[in-house]
Amino acid sequence: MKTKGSRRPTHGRSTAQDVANLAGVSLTTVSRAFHPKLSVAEKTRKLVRSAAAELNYSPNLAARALAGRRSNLIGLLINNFDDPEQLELFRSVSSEAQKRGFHALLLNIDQESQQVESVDAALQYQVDGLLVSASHLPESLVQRGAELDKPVVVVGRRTHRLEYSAIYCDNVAGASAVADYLFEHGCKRPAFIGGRAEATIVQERQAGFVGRIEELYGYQPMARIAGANDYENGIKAVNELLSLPKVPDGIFCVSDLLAIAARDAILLSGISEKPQVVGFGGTFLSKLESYKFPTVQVPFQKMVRTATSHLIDLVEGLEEGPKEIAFQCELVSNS
Amino acid sequence: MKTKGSRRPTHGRSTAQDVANLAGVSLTTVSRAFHPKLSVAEKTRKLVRSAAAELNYSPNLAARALAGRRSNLIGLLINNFDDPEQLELFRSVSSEAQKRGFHALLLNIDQESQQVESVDAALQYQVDGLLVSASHLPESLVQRGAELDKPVVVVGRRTHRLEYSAIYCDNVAGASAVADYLFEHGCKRPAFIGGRAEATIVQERQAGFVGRIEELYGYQPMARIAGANDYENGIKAVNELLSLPKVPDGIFCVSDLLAIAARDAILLSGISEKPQVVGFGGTFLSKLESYKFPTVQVPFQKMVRTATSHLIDLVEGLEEGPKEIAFQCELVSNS
DNA sequence: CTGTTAGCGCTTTCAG
DNA sequence: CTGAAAGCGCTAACAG
Repeated sequence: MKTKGSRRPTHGRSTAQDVANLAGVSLTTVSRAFHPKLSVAEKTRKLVRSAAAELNYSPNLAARALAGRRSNLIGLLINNFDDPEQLELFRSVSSEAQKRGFHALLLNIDQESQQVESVDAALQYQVDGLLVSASHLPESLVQRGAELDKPVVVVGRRTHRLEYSAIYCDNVAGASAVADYLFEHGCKRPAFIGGRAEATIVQERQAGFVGRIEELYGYQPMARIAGANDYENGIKAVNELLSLPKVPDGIFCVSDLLAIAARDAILLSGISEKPQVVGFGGTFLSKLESYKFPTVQVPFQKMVRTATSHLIDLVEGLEEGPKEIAFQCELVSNS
Repeated sequence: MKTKGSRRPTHGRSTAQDVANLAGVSLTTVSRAFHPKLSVAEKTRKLVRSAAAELNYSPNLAARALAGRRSNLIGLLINNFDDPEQLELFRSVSSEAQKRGFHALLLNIDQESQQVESVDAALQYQVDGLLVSASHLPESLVQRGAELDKPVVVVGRRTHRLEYSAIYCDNVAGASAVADYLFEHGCKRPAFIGGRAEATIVQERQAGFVGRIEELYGYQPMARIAGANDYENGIKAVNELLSLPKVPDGIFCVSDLLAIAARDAILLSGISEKPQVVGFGGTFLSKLESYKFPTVQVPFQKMVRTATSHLIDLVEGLEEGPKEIAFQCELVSNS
């Protein structure tokens, strides 16, 4: 039995060649033994596996990515680090991916300037696909999109790029249900609060709400864009609303976080007839005893897991083209 | 001028060799032109850069990781996806890393079973270092620790492993300040609520609080461990506290999230003399108008950025051994 | 400052 | 079912 290349491993880690030598098989066989799908005699596989265990061997994924055509890496493009619901995304993406032998590369595209760089980095790391959770699809991504033959899945909202899959919840229907709710609960002067104007989610929820309000009331609701989906900006936006000549008596907030802000702004204003507040998301914020407001429950975890899983299906060729999946979301009163 | 290896790129992406051919230089020179630290005539660099731009070339990081000894990847080991403050970690780690040309690989170690696998995966991907934000250091990591010659930085709490760096805030001092605060504010029967017993953070904060309470009162405070750092468990734990024969009149909660839960449990109990509640973290939760409780402000972002930056320094050899940095945290009243 | 020559550790045809 | 050989795209000594 030839024992070629028995040089000591450079980095202290043992290589497939070492395993091959110990097991008395070829390098090729070792490689095969580590790929469940390739056919190797069960006996050989065990032999190799135990030799590998003995040497404490584990494959070098950089080498695999270089030689093969897969890295088992997905790029996770994120630009919203303000909303607590995003935590669920990190948890679910990583857990779902790991379950299937993939790992997520965290790509922060908060700043406009990081966007191109981030997509580039992802590609340089040879990611197999991209999962996008960004309030609005960055131009840079769209441009690069064409060059990629890598699958792209957008989670949380629709996309107008046909090449991308989109997994989202029915924002329009959810928002429209809020209009009905307010109408039925005696609201006379409905209003809307959004976070960022560019965010597709905001646009969709606003459209759904405004559309239904018009049908029910015959006119458009007051509306305010906070500029960001955070507490401070929410307070400001609601204050503006409250200082209007006709103070609204029902406010639909595009997120639970803004709803919290709305409630606090109302509290602070000392206004006597407190407007109703409705949120969107169904996060723990909407369930806090001291707030407890109606909200549209989004099946966030299910959405994210589905998106991740779908992306991996695409990568593995288990599924074909891009795809759209819309989840239902329903209004819960939390009372 | 020789034009070797002018085969068309396999994956549609152009390679350094293509760039070399177009620029009329050697492959090595291209490689150099892409490493700021290596010396190349400025003129040559420009030449190469423009050839690269023309071919839309960008380096294959898998190949670089294989050939060189660096991947510019750091493994981010996380097991706490419940506390909103973790969002800041994701934002800061990714942003700080990207600023320095690194990227984070997201490793979920929520489940005991994922821990070994995650550390392995990180090593397989040839990460240059590990950033750990886990409430308690997993056994599996500790075991693997020895095999790594990779730097490990633990963020948020101390570690007893001398090989690891630790960047944290002074939990003991912070918690001790809470004891003083309660004492000075007329609290007669102090109590403590923790999340998970295994969490080092909980242990440190409990120790700091209990120690100082003993000094001030001559006895230990009541204490309850919720089992998890979340709202539901917090409510339960506080309910237990409230049903004790001697109802506490001051509760120190190990996190802002638990403090919120405490406040709501108190509200729900309808108890007349509401105990004071103090949190820890200084997150937006402690600043909400409807809650607004005193808390220990942790410089979370600074901590995380420092940790990331320090890890990269270690990787790049800009700094030497492991290191400990403790940040001060101070009690803020939020009133 | 730049080119030549060897690989890094793995996957992959293609034979056997 | 298994082995031999040829790279994947890049970096790293070593010369020149």
